[in-house]
Amino acid sequence: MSKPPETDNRMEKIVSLCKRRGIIFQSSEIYGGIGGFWDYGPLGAELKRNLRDTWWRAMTRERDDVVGLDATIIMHPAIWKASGHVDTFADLMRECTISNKRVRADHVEPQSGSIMRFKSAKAPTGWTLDREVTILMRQGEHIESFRKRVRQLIAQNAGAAAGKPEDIELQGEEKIEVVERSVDFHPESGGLLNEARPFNLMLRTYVGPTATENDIAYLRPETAQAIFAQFRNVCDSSRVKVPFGIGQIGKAFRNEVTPKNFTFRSREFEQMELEFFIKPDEAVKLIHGKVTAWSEGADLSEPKPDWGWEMWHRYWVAQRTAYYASIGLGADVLDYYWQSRNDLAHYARACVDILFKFPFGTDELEGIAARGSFDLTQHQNHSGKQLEYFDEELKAACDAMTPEQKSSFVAETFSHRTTPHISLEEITATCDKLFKGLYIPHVIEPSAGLDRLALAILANAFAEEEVTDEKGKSEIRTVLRFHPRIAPVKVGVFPLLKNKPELVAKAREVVAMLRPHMAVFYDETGAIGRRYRRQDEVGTPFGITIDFETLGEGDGSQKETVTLRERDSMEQKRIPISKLLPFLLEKIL
RNA sequence: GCGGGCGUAACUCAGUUGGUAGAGUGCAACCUUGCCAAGGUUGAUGUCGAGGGUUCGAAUCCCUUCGCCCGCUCCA
Repeated sequence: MSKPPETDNRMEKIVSLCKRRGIIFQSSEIYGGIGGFWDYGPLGAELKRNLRDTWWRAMTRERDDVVGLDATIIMHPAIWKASGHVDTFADLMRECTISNKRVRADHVEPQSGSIMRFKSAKAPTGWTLDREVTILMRQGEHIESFRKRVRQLIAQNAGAAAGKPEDIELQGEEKIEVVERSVDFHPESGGLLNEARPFNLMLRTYVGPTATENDIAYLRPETAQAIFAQFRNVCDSSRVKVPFGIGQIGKAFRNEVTPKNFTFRSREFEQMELEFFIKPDEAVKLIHGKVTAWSEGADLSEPKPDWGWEMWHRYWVAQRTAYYASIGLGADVLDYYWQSRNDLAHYARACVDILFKFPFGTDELEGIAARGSFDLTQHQNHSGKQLEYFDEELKAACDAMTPEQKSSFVAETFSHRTTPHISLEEITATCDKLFKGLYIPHVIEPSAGLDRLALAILANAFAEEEVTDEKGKSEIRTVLRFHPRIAPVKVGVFPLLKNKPELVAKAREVVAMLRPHMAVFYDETGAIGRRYRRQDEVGTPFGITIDFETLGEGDGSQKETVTLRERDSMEQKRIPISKLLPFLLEKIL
């Protein structure tokens, strides 16, 4: 998140358009809605389906090194223990009793100072605070500046009712005791923290009708873990060879504290995730004698056998960028955030966020993480099942090595270790596995949000432009400039007038011809200009109008031709009906 | 969860000191040999977010609740 929000109400207009034209509705609206859940209407469902298809095509069908998976939303709860979600998604949180700000219980910095208590507070506005306030006066903090700080803090949280901070009168000040390195006070406000309580971001449910504690299960907070859990089965059944990937699209659920920005942060959302498994760098080294590392300007167009994880990571960033370009999100609207060492989760080696410039700020569309072998290792340890991959090529390479070469490899691996506390024994064990052709693959994880993508596509497509007609009257044209490939409706077909049966019949013929190949919308009501604009508003890229020339009127030279109108330029041209299908198919595939 | 703002037709919004709803757009039907929200005629639509209270009477006042938007811990 960065960039100041735009001053115009672009986002509101998009939300309004989405509702009015059946793209996105609030879930359960007739019952007052439910926070963080959104439905896709007729056009939104088409849009989302198109997006989902482009991902699936680009990531699985058009590649020979990626296969698909479609796993359940509810899985064995142990999966979430192994993945770390039970622990990291169920942090103990404590709240400041004054500011209500939350902190993770294990993230409270110890502080020293005097515990102060105020019995109550009141303001000239008539506002009163009738409860005790306990707050830490930090070591070295001047009593007056401390009181000023307390007033400000109280005023901030009382809202407008309390008036100006300096007018607040603190009552019954009392010094309780002096404490050293206490973790009971909020790091910023200094206010007393309440009891720690669990804060679970995973949605729970019960499997089985008894619904006891033993039946607790979770709705998956990400689709990725199923891929790791089924890694063995995919390997055993699909004749895949590392490097290869498993892709999956599906729903995921998170009990977000603050759903916001329309569909951007929802509690139920859809992910498109790829886990791309690669050989550990050590295996690459053993096979090829070297590992190609990333350098500026490296050729990422075709994967090479001697690539190390860094190259693969960069490769996927490039692939995903090309994907976004193919559906209309170019370099001008995207941004990248390379996480620093400090941002990274302990198991991640690198992570890049691909960001989109939303009207409410630049925010994440996709994260591409290099996760090492963390996940598979975790599942191997927790499940007790072997998740190592047997690499024939590696085995053959190692069989050709002398014992001396092997021991010098171990020594070299140890001296170049990236994990500081790892022992020589552990390194030796791992290397012995490698010499037998065994390793746990490392993984590159491009993980994208489908709903976020849909929102980005909408925000990117939304345009209001001023058009001036021949009479010099100007007005606003609302248009969604979807790439034809992902537009919910590809073409609108219109008889110029609906009270002429010949025109209607011909238009119906054109619809029947196109319908098996694409989403077509037929409209005969109102004036032709209105029908064009209606389609502009939902992003239909082409409009076809059947007129009397189509039927052979006039000099007959335009028989069997129609007007083809292009959404963005609003230009019209005459095209034979027989050429419509090839023309349109070329644009939308 | 806390603070601030908001909730009236499909959408955008009016609605006076309490007297049971209005505009524009859109939508529907018909007319029109004509291509950029064209023109004409006709028409439909609201538990005033929900529940409760005060009152002879509530969109309007009070309480509760739900949702949305903006700020605090989130990373698809």
